[in-house]
Amino acid sequence: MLRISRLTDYGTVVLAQLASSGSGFASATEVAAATGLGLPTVSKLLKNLTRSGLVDSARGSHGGYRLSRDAREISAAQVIDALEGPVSITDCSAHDRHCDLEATCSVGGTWQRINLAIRQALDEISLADLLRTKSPLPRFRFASTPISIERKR
Amino acid sequence: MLRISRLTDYGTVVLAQLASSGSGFASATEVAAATGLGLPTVSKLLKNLTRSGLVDSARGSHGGYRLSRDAREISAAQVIDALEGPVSITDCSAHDRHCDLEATCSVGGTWQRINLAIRQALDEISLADLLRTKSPLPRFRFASTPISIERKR
DNA sequence: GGTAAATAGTACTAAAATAGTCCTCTTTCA
DNA sequence: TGAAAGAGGACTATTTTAGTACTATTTACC
Repeated sequence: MLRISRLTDYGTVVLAQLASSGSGFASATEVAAATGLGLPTVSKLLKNLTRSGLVDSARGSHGGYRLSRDAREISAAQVIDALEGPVSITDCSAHDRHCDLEATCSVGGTWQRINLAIRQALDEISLADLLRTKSPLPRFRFASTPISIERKR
Repeated sequence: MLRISRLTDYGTVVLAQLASSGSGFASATEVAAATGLGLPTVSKLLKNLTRSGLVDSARGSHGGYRLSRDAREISAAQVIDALEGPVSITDCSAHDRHCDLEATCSVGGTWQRINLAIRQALDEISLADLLRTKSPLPRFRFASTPISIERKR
């Protein structure tokens, strides 16, 4: 549940690779080799990320891709938005869609708020954070209970 | 992205209905009528919820379903777990599964931590909270912002 | 004891989302 | 002008999700 798609996950791997490969342009082929992902997949991801503005591209023989801004300026939420479209935890909270149950539905509003909260939390996590497995992450907090993201390993 | 399935969403609607219909048993037919959902769907949901222990059932001619415990004791995370299985935001963080990229993957650990944090946050939200659409809800806030919980009803 | 009203369990089908691949076009550099 | 690279789109297979149907079992009540 509450899963991001595999492609989005791969997307973060690709972005992480770009982040760690300096400020020059890296070709899709290079990124694929470095990450172990298939070239067609990497290529597709980079195209989408470019279109979303997270990545800059250069065509031509020495072209390639690089982050459009510092890794600290790219949030997890932005990555997800770029690769999966706008966030919404339930179907009926997406777009302006009205569901048939609106009149009797007692829980929709709350899901929307939960959604917003998760989204905001993901906005606080940068690509740089995703890379730093060891450093402390921002904490989520619900109600009065602080929730810390536990270190693993 | 980060979506719960429509059935899970419906599941909360069904549970909310049970919560608001007192302590007696309500039949699937009654719940379907009250929520506007289809009977086969409601029936399937209630069966799953019973199997997961969130709902108690009674067979026979005056049978039906009711919450197995107070609505405040049922969390959103439990509902999601019951209807969609264990939470994991990425594929590779599910079960003990090892993905091919493990060696080169730089972001997996962090996703797992994010996942855990979201899960814990959802654990703090009760079915009773889901129902309180109009009154101020516990706010899902981030980091340092103060929180107010207002209970109504 | 029979009958009606319920749930339990399982299996199946249809539809939708996802993943992955391939092909052709355009741009740029040497 | 040729090679290397991205851009864009189309297509297919797979998997997940949703919804439905059918049969068996249990219980209350007459």
